Amino acid sequence: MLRERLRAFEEALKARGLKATAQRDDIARVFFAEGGHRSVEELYAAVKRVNPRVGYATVYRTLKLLKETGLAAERRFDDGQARYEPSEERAQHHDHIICERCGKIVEFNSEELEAQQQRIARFLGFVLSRHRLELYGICTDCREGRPSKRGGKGVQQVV
Amino acid sequence: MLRERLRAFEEALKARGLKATAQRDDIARVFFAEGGHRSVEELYAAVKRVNPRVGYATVYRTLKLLKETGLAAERRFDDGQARYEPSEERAQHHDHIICERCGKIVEFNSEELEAQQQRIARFLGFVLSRHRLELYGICTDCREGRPSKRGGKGVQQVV
DNA sequence: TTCGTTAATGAAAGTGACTTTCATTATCGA
DNA sequence: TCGATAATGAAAGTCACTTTCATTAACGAA
Repeated sequence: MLRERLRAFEEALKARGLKATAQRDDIARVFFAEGGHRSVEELYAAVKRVNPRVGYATVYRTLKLLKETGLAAERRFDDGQARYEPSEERAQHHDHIICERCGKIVEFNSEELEAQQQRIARFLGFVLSRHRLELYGICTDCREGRPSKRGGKGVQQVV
Repeated sequence: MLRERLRAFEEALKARGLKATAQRDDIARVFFAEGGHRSVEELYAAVKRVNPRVGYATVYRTLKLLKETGLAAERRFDDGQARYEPSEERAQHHDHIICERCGKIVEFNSEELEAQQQRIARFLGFVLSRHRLELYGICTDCREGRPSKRGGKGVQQVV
């Protein structure tokens, strides 16, 4: 899985006439291994632990590359910094609900919601190309004073 | 209307022990008169035309104040700068659809969509406090090569 | 293998959108 | 009219990136 993704990245680089470097490999490896919705800062720190010689700008540049090759999806929630998550070719589109207390991020997908958005856009004369939907609230764990584990359960399918 | 809003602002200031100043009045006046979804840059330019002595920081500070007193709503679309729109006490909640070509912003509200989001949040164990929804696409005018007027038709009620 | 061309890297400087600092000015209740 | 306190403008500071530039590394050709 990880190996497969790293190969996809290398191929994408070759296809663009770019070079495979140790830094790019280290960064991509960490990025795919970490998963989740990581900020550049978090990824930079994680990469440093593997290879302390990697520069800050290179992490930014590589993430941009991963995004352009479709291997990473960039998200911008309300905390003012970009977050990245690994995305596969035929990964399922999804939106996010975020706990305002503990920061937990849950992914969900709703066909119903998507259809509704399409209807609205059409009604207003738009051809929809993309959307951004984020729900903010408080999760059960926080409401009940439980220590909440940072979820990684994948995309929740909802009605 | 405008007069009424300016009074509301002055009262909000007084209630917080803040002072009424010419700058705040000028900025609020321009803000309410302009309407729409204006960036700070745009508002700053418009204020300058009325009163060239008003500083940049004061526009930011006053907008923040207007936001805190509930008289302005802050929006952050994908262009990386905050935009503000006047909001009344019992103004209708709404979302936005934005043309990626001409930048036109149309406001809409869908009970159905709101209800659906509530259902999803509840299903995932969240108590919803707010959401952010932006649809991006191309408007009819742009698709047909027509010069598109920057809409200001208010909130479109949709299913 | 060795070159040589061209891309990649790290450190540091630069950006853009704000936000804060600070010396000066204005407000407003007594 | 005062005086305490808040507000202002200019400029410096922040934060999250992005770009520059001198140096280093990759890789296709010889």
